[in-house]
Amino acid sequence: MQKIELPRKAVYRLSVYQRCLQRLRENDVETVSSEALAKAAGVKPTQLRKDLGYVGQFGTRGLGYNVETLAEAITAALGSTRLQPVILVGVGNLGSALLRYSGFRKEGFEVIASFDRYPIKDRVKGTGVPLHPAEEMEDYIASHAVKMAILAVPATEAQTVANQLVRAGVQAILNFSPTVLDVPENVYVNNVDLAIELESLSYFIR
Amino acid sequence: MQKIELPRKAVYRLSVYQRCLQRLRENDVETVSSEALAKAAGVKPTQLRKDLGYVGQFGTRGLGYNVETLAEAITAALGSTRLQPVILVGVGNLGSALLRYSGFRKEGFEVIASFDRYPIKDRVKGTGVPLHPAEEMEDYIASHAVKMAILAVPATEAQTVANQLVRAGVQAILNFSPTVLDVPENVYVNNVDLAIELESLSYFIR
DNA sequence: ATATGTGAACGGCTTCACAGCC
DNA sequence: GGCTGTGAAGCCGTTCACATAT
Repeated sequence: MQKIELPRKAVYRLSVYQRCLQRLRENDVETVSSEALAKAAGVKPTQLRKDLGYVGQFGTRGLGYNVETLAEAITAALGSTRLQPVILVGVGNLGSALLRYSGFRKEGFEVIASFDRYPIKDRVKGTGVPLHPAEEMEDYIASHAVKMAILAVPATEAQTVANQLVRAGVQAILNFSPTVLDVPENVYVNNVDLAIELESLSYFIR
Repeated sequence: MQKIELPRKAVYRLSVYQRCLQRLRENDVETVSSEALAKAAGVKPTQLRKDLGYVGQFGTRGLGYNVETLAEAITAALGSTRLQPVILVGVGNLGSALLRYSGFRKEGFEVIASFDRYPIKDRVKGTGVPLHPAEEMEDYIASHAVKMAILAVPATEAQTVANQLVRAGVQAILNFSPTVLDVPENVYVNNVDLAIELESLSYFIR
């Protein structure tokens, strides 16, 4: 059931290809070459073909790829885990913005609930996402079989909350807290550290 | 003046070390071993030492590193570019949340202005950051010698705005728009694609 | 004894070159 | 002729092993 054969980076890029294909589809494009798609995705054509190679063969030589077919193939490869329910923990400034961010839904994710130690209903106003006190989190995760969580709590709380998430059964965490989380190795974490992104960029300006 | 010798990833990690050291300093820790610091930063001790090796020698064998000295050394290596002024373009949900996000300031960055095609003053209320109409952006960048920008506009606008930024003199862009930006190679871009982060994570849950 | 600094080995990802197919 | 598919080569970053310093 698990398919760890894909390198982490390839998985990431396949997601990007997926989105590019979506746009092509909206524009009723039927066929695309590795060169065109690669350019849209910001990678080299060979890279793209290698990545697709991990997953199977979908192209027609001399012609290119059928947009529809390829999109389906990638979806199949990445798993239809896309419709996973997600919870968000930490409804501060960032957290509440993330709730309003339409990108998640657009990519097939639904944030089904949010949690905060001090639940301020105003923060979720207009999002349609229910907000619960933190104490209810673990039960909720267990009873709703939630496997993914977005973590946007202060750095000082992050590890504690992560432990709760893991204990309750969460297997993947998108972590916005500026801390390195210590989790079991069967739990996957993607870190998005806004300040560090900016800081590391600043090095390159002359 | 430019120092491209450091691999991009090393720069990123050095920023992380920097922050860990800051915390140690706050707790009046004077000395730290590569093992301890590495653990805090979520890397292997050898990795840490390699990274520091890019920059110089600061440790005392058999003892470890002096927290104060090391912090200064890293700051020097990364450049005191940290106090760079930054502008934010696109004050939607995400953009306005980023303005409120304290993490940037904490790491030494100041967002000195924001821009939006339809400037709604409410969006920046309480942030102390001025909001200007998009037309004024290029002049502002040039006259204030802005080198860094945070881009949080819709995907459809991203490339256009990026072109304007580059033309006006911006050299580094932190891009939150779900698009691959096409920029000259002397312009550095860090992409933060929230939906893709989540999607690529979802692959790993069983 | 303990912990750093670093050349060498390793591994994985990217790119190349070209064979294969339409 | 054009474009995909893929083994081989190349490259970069990580890890190892150990020499070196206190």
